[in-house]
Amino acid sequence: MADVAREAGVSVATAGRALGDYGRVGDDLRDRVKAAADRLGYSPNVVARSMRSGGTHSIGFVGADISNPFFATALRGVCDVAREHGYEAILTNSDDRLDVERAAVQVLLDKQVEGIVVAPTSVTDVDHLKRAQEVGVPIVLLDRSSSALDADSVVIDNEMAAHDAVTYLLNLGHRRIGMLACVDVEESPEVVARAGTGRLQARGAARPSIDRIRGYLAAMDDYLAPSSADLVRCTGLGSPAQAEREADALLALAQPPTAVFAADNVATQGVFRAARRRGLAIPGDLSMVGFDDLDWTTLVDPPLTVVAQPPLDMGRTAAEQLFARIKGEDRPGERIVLPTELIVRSSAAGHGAQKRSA
Amino acid sequence: MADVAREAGVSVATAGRALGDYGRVGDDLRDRVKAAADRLGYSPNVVARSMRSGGTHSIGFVGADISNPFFATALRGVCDVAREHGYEAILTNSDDRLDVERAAVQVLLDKQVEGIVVAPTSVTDVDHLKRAQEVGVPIVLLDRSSSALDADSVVIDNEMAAHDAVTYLLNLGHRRIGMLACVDVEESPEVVARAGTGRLQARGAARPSIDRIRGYLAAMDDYLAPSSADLVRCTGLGSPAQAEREADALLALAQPPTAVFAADNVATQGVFRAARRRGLAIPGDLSMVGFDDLDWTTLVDPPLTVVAQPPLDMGRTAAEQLFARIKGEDRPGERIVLPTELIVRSSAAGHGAQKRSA
DNA sequence: TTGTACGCGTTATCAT
DNA sequence: ATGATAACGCGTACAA
Repeated sequence: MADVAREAGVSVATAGRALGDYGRVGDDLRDRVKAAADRLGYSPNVVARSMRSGGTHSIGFVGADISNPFFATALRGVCDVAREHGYEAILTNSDDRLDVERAAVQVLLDKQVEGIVVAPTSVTDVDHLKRAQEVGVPIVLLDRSSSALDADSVVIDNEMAAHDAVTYLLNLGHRRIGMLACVDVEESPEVVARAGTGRLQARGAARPSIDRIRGYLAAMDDYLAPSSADLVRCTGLGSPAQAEREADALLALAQPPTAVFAADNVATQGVFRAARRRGLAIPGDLSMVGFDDLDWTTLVDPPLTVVAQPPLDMGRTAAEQLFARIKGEDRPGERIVLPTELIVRSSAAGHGAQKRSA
Repeated sequence: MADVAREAGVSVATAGRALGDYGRVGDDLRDRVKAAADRLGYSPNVVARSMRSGGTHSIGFVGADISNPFFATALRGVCDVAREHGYEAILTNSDDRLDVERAAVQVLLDKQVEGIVVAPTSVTDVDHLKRAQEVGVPIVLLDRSSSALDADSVVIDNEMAAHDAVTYLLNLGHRRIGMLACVDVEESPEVVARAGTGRLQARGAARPSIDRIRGYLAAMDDYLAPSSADLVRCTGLGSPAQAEREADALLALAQPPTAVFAADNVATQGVFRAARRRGLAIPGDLSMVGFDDLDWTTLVDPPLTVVAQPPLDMGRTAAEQLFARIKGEDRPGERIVLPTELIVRSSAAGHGAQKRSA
């Protein structure tokens, strides 16, 4: 850069201003400097610039697993928005493990990212995220929101989405409806009877899967459909094989469900596979509603009725919120709820003749 | 850091040595410094360190589209290996556009990544990659290799994979076999008759799709099966709808193929959809072999016979090669070809009674 | 082994 | 509007 200044016959300060687009520079000199820079094939040292100015033009993304289509698509949205702002994204996988997430956030802070989009493992244990905010790095939560953290979050209404899906099955006449969800093995939710009413409730830290269970239970209650803890099963994350086993156990019940709500895309796969292996016709022998509008749900026979969420938009929106903060906007954390849609296809059919409650 | 030094009662140099694990420091002092750092909640400024040492502990990844399962999975492998080495990955999408890729590489260089894994758009136009090498940033090619660039590459044997798949169909008795591939619209390959022999050949820059077409043509030649340009169709990248239309056109031929080889995962989807929409039973009316062992290929009816490539391993291997270079290993570029596997399931059946050539 | 002092390439501050 | 110079936070000769 000193070379450029010399070549252009100006001071390094002026050269810096001309190339960095800051301060005031005369138009004639600016051109001369830029020409000199071109001639010398000079490009600025971004690291030095970052050190001096504090801005790295990088943001962080931390998700459970990029190879999961939900995260992959959300990340795409984040990257697109980042690029529009002249930023790049640094990627980290947490595998849904809190310690890994903590370390990842620390690394991102060390690299001085200007903001982080995170799909948090825990919604209660958020000290590491708070620390980030304290050092001036804004956080946007994706897929989950936390009352323990004053940050923007971009989510769907999990409870309502599940409620709608299950209500759809109830309206079809189903009363014995199962549910399968994938959750962190460490903190599998309990489904227990509430004292007094005897109605079921789900206990556990707020997470999409828990909220979806709540939506399921609420819908069942609405219709006075008898539910039992047997009917809602959970399985570990990211293990399709285990999901299939758990789905199979559900279908093997003495009184098997006539319909199942699968609360995420791997559960959906598990239920579909288990039904097929048991020779159960869908929707003849078993109705089902799945989660996530992935390509394959319309490739199989029958095409699946699913709850669709908008992962690309969720990623984009999260990034947009983040950049608003990065640009200095300061307001209380906002919870942005993006719409879901129940896409009715052919995997659920009517059951019985308007069968009434128990 | 000056604070830490003061707190520990040592010089900044000693504090730096103790925290940075370089130089010689007395064990007692080292502990005292680390304690002081902990007490003050000090963490080193990575940016300043990068500026001084030149190492950013970052690598770049550039792929066409992260939301594509192939890239998403490969990226996962890259990230895993990177973390094992204490590095993070900066992500960029090229959308298979050369100009975007060029800009992305430039940004990565500006950010001083220590290496780049790239699934290049073009295999001939590689000046930007060469420039990276010249400034000391090693490049590893993923999914494609280039004779114009002396770099490691991690690929599969596209020609052989296609050859095997098509041979499998030929052995089943098929002779009229179609092929569908997704390629960059800008440089769609030509399938033309070679002067003299009249046999078909594919013309165009080396890319996986072209090599797969070559494999297809070679296999057809082996069996003296009559091929024609009509039978091999190409469609734009990343457009499932267009892939389906093109597949439909293939099946609508006056003399339709009895079997189709789909050369990538979106083509596979296209062929499957087109067959279903035309009411063609698989494999009864149409046999097919697809590409990429995605979950859904075993969810559909019938489960699909496919050519499987190992995207996770490809990503891991690419990153490992990259780190070997980063650590200083210097040798000519190596072309690593990972094995593919023809996974036989139920989408292809025998045709005719050992029907002979034309 | 420990301390001093300089340099990395910018941007920010101040004076002109 | 331009120029001289300090400062960012760390690594590393060199001296002690």
